[in-house]
Amino acid sequence: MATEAVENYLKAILTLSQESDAADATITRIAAVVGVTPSTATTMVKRLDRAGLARYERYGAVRLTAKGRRAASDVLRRHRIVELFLVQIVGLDWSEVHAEAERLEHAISPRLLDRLDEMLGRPRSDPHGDPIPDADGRSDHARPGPITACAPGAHAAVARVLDQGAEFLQFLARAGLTPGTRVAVVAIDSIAGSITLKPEGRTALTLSLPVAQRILVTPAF
Amino acid sequence: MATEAVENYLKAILTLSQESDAADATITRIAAVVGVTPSTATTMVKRLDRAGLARYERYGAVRLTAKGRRAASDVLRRHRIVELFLVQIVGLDWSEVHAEAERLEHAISPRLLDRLDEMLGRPRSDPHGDPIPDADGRSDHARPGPITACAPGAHAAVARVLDQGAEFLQFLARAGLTPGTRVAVVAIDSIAGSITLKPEGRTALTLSLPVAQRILVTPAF
DNA sequence: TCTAGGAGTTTGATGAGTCAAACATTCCGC
DNA sequence: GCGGAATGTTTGACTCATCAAACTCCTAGA
Ligand SMILES: [Mn+2]
Ligand SMILES: [Mn+2]
Ligand SMILES: [Mn+2]
Ligand SMILES: [Mn+2]
Repeated sequence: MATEAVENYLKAILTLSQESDAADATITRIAAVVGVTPSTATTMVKRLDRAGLARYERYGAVRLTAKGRRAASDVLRRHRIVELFLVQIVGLDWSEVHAEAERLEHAISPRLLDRLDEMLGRPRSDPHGDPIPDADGRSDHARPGPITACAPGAHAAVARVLDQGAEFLQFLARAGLTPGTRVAVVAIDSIAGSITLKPEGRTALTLSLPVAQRILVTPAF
Repeated sequence: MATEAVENYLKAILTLSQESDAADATITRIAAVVGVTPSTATTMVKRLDRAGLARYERYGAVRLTAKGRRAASDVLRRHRIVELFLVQIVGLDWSEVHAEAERLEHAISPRLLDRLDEMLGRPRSDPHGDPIPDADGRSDHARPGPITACAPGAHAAVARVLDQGAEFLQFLARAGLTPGTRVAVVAIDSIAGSITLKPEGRTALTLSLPVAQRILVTPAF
């Protein structure tokens, strides 16, 4: 089994390379996600290479091997199932489960994971709308787009939120912008850099475009 | 926060010194419980001393300080609440939760722990009958005794099982010897070194005395 | 094309955690 | 009370994970 640190790096590399839009998994970015200095990340990435989990060449982007991708996928699966379990069964708030899952993801056995998965009815996404890779490491490919790409007047359903920050999540919940909610795009003001949204059954609110970009939606009718 | 290793040592020292009957927490015993060599345990116990968590003198028994006892108590509380949660809510078998809790006990936040404790109704003992220290670190003092100390013909209730081994626990469950069950002591043969028990509603069975000693009971009527 | 500053690397250090092997002490059984 | 077995300690070595500081490389803009 990989150490806790190795699992965290793998997860960081996977999310950087496949979740962020075309952003390479560079040393500095990996370091930022994991929360270490770039020199530390360089050292660790070399270890991942030696272990056959990643490919690394000096000054180049880091890529996972099939083995590394598989291992990273497993960590992501554990993380997200744990998050959903904590919200659904234990009753924690969606703003606090990320930090909790960050540690628990390393301590869950396959047996326990499967039990949680079963209790939750084999879910496909976590409380933030992040897709849960299946037990074979395959992940959903349907990618929702940022609400800022919607035309004014359009309706959409919140699919996913790309920011795990507790305050942001609490703000969204108060505004009614949680995954599954229908929302109308009232107006987009590119000069002011703002977007006005009206979640179904709630009062309208205005967000800055960079912030709103972290809210992904699927078109609705 | 203490590291995972430190927490494991603290827990080992606490259980050795207060759970086992008058058995000192010696280096070799600590090493055996934690699963390391005695030389490693020596090194670590010195660190615990430096950190103010234990008192250590060469060739002497290791004792926890108040601070160390408190920290160890917290680990034990987490361990046992997690075990009960896994049996009661998640539905795992009492023979598999110990290994699981051994890792999870280091990854549970105070917030999550309290939530689990609340879901379980503030329990006082875990699936094996081990007492759960309260949030202030205090632990039950009522100590049940080994069933081997009962007089032949006596009735008792299983209170606690001192062996976390999966096979032993599965055996006990099949025999009907789980905490809370009433059991009659049919006979004790000190020559053969065996004891015959009849759990309520089950068929009688014979155990060796050393094995039976790990089953603690409270007298019943 | 040159170059400044950002990105990445190397080096040297540290602490945690571990082991094996050699050594020291303690404690029992005779 | 002695000597060997059990127990505990020290030493030297190793991996993992991390940082700061000094260095190197790369590239985008002047
Ligand atoms: Mn993590
Ligand atoms: Mn999530
Ligand atoms: Mn543990
Ligand atoms: Mn237990």
